[in-house]
Amino acid sequence: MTLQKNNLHAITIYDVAREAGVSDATVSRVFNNKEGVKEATRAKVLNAAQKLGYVVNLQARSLAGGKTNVIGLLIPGLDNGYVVEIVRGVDQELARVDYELMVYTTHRKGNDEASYLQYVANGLTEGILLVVPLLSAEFLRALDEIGYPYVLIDAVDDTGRSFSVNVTNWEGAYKATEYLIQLGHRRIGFITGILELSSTKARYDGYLTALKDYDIPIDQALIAKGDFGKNSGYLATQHLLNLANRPTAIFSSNDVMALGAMDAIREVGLRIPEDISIIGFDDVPEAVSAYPKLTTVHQPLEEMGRVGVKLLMEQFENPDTPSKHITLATRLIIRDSCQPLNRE
Amino acid sequence: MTLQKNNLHAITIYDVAREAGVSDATVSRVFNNKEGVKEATRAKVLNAAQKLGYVVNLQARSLAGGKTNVIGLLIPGLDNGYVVEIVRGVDQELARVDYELMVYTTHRKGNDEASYLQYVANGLTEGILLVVPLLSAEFLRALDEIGYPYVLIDAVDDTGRSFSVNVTNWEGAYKATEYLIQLGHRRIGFITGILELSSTKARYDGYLTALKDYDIPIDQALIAKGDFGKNSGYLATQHLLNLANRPTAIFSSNDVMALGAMDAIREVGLRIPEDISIIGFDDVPEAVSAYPKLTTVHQPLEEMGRVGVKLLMEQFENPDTPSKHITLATRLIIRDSCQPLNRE
DNA sequence: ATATTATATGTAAGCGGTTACATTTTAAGG
DNA sequence: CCTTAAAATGTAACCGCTTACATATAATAT
Repeated sequence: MTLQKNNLHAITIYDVAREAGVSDATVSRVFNNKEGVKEATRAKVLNAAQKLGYVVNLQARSLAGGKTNVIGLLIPGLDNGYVVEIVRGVDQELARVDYELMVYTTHRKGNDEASYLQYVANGLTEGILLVVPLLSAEFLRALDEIGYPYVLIDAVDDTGRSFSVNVTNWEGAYKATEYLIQLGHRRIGFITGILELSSTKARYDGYLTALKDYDIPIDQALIAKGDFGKNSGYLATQHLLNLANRPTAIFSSNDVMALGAMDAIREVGLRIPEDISIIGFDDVPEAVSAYPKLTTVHQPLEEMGRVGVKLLMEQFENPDTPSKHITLATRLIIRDSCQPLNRE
Repeated sequence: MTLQKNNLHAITIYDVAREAGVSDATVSRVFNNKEGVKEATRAKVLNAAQKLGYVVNLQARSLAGGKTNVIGLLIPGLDNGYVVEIVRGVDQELARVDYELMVYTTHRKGNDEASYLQYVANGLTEGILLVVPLLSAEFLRALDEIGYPYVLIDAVDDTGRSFSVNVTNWEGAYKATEYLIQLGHRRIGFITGILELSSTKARYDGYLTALKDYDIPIDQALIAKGDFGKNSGYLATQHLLNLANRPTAIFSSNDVMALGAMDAIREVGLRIPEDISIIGFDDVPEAVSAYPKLTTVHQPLEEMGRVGVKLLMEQFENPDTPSKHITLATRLIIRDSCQPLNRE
């Protein structure tokens, strides 16, 4: 392992070219697996490169129009187990295709769309994965216009022109609610997520539909607003618990809020699931560390990440691929936080 | 928000220069805040750039020897709440100094050092944050040699030449053990981490010293091996629980294993903390979601990330800064998983 | 053996910046 | 008003690579 002192990238294709006794263009050809290079030459170059410890300079390659093997990932932040899971999947898949990852967090630059553009425009990344729930249509349109490859993860495009991955939110919520109903619950509290998000709406709708399907009247009092944050789950649950006729089960739009809910429940001396059942959505790692282990709707978060990368790669391979929308199935994971209603 | 169709970066400094009626060099000066540009000219350039929507091309800048405002972060993976916390801190600080983040996970390329070097050598990043516990001395030496800025986060350098951040592992472990002792426990089980790591050793040592200081004989049987993974905590605890004379308290070298331990404990029908107390190390977010909430030794993970970035920036500002080692304090966080020994 | 064609390699012009150095402009001094 | 130094701006080379085009070499046909 050697490098030139104080001169990081001393070995360039020129060095390799000299060492191998060929031109720089040939070296470039070899490293880009272009055809039309004699096998013997290729070997010579490879040897020389190996010997010198040559490593391609991505900047230069990128500038010159080559590919960088870097993709961007725009996320709100790492504050969220949810995002982390997706990133993990992205990383896994990236390892397979040998791409590097540039991470941009939106909370940094604020929500100024122009700054997103900067990411794109700076030319390093070949495409971008968007895990940002609320993305302006205008931004996407700009991306479309310039033909820049991107994939929406767990976010909808109204345009229908985008590549995207998401999950069966509606079905998941329906099943969760149904499960509770089948356990005998009829007063089922619901903690919403951020209502602007379509995934949130779908979950809400799934809940409502399940109730209707089972002829359970919808009680607006049982529906509390949340914002996906732990504290909002806590607060919403306090509210629900204070109801004259409090729910016997609560369906939280995500796990994090469910965790907050559990705190609130225990705080008033109620037991889970004996006194009140609770079910979440997402299946973040914390769901298992919680006690009792949280019953929840599993979102294949990692897989969403993996699929996102795959969709991006498809676009790289063939820029004309028609846009594609992939929906992954959610499934109910029964753990310990729900039990049949015990009617006294 | 506009971009040239199919031509991402159509606006270059040349465009701006033309628009502003100056030379490209002047535009460059303006964007690099170099002095010696008349205020009026600067304004003209800025205006033109604004109007055209100019965004600097990092590749080009990097190639030409300018700064990229990108730093690298080498981590084992995101599988670990621990790493995520650090990354969060990194991200926060990066937002302040307006740098971007390139994430490399080691599990991708395997542990081949040459490939790390590739990251470095590709010239994109100005420096690198290393959150990799086991890094070869040779790699660090190579970095030193070329004068490439780096910071070790939670990893020691034997050389003493590196910038690094870590925490008072020994003291934290000592305090945790002492706390248990003061609660009346004398049979305190210990689950080790990966013994090769110095932080692990320090924690182990802190545990042993505390026992000695309080004249508690060390019982090798109470010391179980772990690897920081949840399952190893589970297994180690099963082992501990099967002892003829089982411990009344367990100190786990990290929270994740403590979570596994809790599972094992509950599985045999024991209650926490009534029957057995458990204390962790790290204070990952899951520690609070656990039930009972896990008493643990807090590591200022986020701050480690922030400090790491700061140390890197110091090096950027002054390449001759002598290396600096920062140790952050751990502190005991008392929650609900420990209680005084009840002697029957 | 020579003309023709395919294959392999070299040459040179960028890509979009930065920066040393040259040149022009402006301000200060006599 | 002219000289001289300082400040502002321009010119051009270079960063390391890709690629279109030119050229040399090898292969095939005649």
